[in-house]
Amino acid sequence: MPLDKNYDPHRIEARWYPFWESRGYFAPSKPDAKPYCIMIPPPNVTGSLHMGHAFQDLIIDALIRYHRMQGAHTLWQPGTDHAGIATQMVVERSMNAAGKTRHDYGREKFIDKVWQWKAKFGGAISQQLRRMGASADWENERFTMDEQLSAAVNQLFEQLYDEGLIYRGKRLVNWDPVLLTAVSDLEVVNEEETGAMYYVSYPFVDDDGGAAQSGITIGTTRPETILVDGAIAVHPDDPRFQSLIGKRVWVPMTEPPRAIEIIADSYVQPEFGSGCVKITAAHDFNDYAVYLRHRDKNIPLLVLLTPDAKMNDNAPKKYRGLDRYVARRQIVEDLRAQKLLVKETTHQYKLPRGDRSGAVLEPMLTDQWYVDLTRETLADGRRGGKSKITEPAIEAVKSGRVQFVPENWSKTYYQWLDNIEDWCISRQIWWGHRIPAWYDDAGNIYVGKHEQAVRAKYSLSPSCKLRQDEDVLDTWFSSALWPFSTLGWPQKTERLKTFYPNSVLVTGFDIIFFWVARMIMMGVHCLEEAPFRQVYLHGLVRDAHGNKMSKSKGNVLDPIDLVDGIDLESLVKKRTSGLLRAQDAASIEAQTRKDFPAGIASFGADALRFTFAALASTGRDINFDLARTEGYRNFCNKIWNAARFVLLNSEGKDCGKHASERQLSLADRWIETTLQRSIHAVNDAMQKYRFDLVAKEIHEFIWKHYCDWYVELCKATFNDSTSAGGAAQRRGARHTLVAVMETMLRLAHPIMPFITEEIWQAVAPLTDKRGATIMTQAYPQSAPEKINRAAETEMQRVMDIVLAIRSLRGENHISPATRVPIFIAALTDRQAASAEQPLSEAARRYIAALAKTEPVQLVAAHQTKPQGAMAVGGDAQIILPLENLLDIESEIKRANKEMKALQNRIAIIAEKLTNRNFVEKAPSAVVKKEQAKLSKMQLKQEKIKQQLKRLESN
RNA sequence: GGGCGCUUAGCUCAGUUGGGAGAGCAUCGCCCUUACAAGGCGAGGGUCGCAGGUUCGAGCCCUGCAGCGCCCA
Repeated sequence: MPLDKNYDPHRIEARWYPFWESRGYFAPSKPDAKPYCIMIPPPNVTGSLHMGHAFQDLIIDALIRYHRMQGAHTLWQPGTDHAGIATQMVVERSMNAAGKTRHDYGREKFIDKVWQWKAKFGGAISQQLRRMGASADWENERFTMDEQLSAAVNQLFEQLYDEGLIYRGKRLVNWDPVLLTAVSDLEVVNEEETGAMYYVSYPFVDDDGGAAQSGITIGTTRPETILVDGAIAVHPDDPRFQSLIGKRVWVPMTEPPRAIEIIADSYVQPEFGSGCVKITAAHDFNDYAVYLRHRDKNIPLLVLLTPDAKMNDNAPKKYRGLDRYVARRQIVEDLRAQKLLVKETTHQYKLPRGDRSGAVLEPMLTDQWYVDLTRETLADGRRGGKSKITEPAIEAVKSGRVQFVPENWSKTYYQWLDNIEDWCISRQIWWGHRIPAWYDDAGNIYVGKHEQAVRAKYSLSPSCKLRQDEDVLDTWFSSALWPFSTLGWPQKTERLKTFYPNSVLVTGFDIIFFWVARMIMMGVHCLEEAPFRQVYLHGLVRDAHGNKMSKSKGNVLDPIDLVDGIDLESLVKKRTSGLLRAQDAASIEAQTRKDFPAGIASFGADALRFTFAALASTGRDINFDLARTEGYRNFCNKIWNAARFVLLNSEGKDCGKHASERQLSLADRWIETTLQRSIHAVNDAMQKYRFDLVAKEIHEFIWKHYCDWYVELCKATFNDSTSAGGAAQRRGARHTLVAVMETMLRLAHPIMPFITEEIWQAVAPLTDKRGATIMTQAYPQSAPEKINRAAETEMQRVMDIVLAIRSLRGENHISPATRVPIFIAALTDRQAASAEQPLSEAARRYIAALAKTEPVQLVAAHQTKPQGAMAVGGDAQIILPLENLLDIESEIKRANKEMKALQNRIAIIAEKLTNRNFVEKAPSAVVKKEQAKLSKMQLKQEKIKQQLKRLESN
């Protein structure tokens, strides 16, 4: 089957993906072999594929394909996450467009709508993953809200509750006043913003209980919260305020006036602001901690805000009902009027915003459900979450049962777990796993898998009225079960037995805390074994200059656009539509037109995948440069054309079926050796998750060794009609050409599945390989016995000489079309005089072909050489006779330059070798190497010196 | 404040137990040589952030400093 003249990734991709999928190649298929399993980090069901997904899933797919080819029973478990808040928002937004809100539908109907939405649009990301070549087990795709996975969530909730490890409590949470729910720390973005620092004076309570003239000045960025201040804090060691500790001050604006105490707490930074801070325990995490540390002081814990961040009844009448920012302006004015505002400065500070709503979050005191992660023992004497969940999770990594790659990330993991707080798992939204807890009229809590089960479990009378908790669980709660809920847990399924623990988790370092740690906690707790053996943590994809890709920056790339290409107008439209701030559109458009004047070319999935692999080094930022994708698209084209060459020269021709029919040349032995070294390097890098090195090795082998050298050498063999045994050699060359091509396709397949399949289908029939697909062929393993050092050495000489001749040609501006005569001499008389030919017949043939010369003429070292340009390559002196063509002046210049460089290096080595310390202390092998180098360079220097003399005498 | 990381060619990055500084892209020159111009051949380009130290020898190990970045508080 001949290949098309042109490499067209789309045709190839469209052909092979359905072929693989329809034949079921993605499902685990070797039940007797060692299992290998990776869970996809489930993307949001609402989402579409972004660069981060594409990068991550390329790595997973490469690992999966690699292990599948190695014969493992391989499962890539795909699926999606219900993404509570995100999904609810998306669906609600579409309702808003029709002038409705979710409240117009009510909870039940709204949830129906979400399911409808999911059925319609939820598969997008899975389809996009297919475009990238993901070989996931789609037959068993899972969704966190599936019945079985939901049952797993309820099971775990009940189990933890019964163990006393889940409790309900009133504590501070990050509250989103727009979405009206608690949000996870993960969903908080702290961004530096410019605001104001207000310095406010609080008058002392004088001896009569009135307000003194003097006061204490505090700094605050949220003056409206003054109204519910509970204390003023200073640093216990701050000399300025020693005498004030324990005194009382009046809180401005309060009605009726309230006085609070000045307390000492080392949390206060003396040099920050005025050195005095107000403590508003119900609205600030630090302040809340101060409150807890000073329980004996009875600091008031007053709530100021309604859930939507308006002033509540704890505020004086005039402020009630005002939005927090309206109230802030009002209060600042009132303070100024009362001369209590000492000063106002601009101030840079970090504001916590909800990543979904963009709203400034408020720490809010609310009732929530928590997983206990901090108690050694519970009140009733049972073991608490610290000893039952947190510590075992730490131990799983400390003991090495879970290994982080790169290892350094374990520090981040420990650091977080060492300072962990209880996990708030309730959310005040509708879409998600509703908390399986019921209340009776007296407020008693009953937890079970469903109402029926609860009644039975607690022996409740049928007349007892129960209402279920309104909240749903944090999406991460169900995600924490992903490594086993997808396999059927809590049922003891065959799949669970086979694939738990998973082999490796591939994810970004940014969710070590939120996901990795929680999976380990829950896995260790529920199954008494960590959910995976290794965690490979990759960097985050950024733009070419290290900036985070974001819609508002307008630097987002869509992986599908890189695969398919996109014209400029569509790209501009895509980048400027749906912006949070419409005013960004103009600059984004300008930048886009500048960066992509012709839009984005279509590069194909293989080129994109190869780019990601090449970028996957150990760093934490992956700067995605489109120029590299273009380069790797060219690489695909190179492979394509090399395959065409191979087929052109072997299809329908005698490739020497039996070893006896073929004669392997120097080139054949050399490329086979080089291939072995590359196979070894690739396997090694794969084991270490160094996909950049995998890519580099494959790139170098195919382009440099195979295409630039070996294919060219084969041409010499094919074109040579003179040498003895030519037919057998041609059979040997065809055989090797095909065999090496077939092997390198398998080698590259995990990274570039499409092009390797397409070519393999054409090439494999020329070998003894049989099979329907490259996907299930054995991955190349290095065979050290195939390494031929003699061939390596000899080819190295050939290549050195060829390079030297080409360099001479280039510098003397000799047309590539001209065949030049060439003289080669051994560097030393001893070499020349030895029985061994300085260059074998094959070597000379290769040189002549690759350097485009006339037949190589060997000269003894002592013989007079013809006038011409001279170079030293490898261990040979090369003369290119140019006669009247020789530009003597520039040749002298060049020789002098080389002479100088040589002298410098000789000086360095000579100094080393005269250094007694070096000779005595360095390993003898190193010393010998240096000596050899020196003598070689001296020889070279000698030859150049002679050349210079000749040139100058002309 | 605590922790982690980065600084190597114009750009983006490799550099594996310390032993003559590399790749891709970009730049310059020559070439449409029947696999490939999405190509071939050749060339130029770096005091490896700075300062010390260890060592016969440091891009690599140690200390300090500077700049940048991330996480936690």
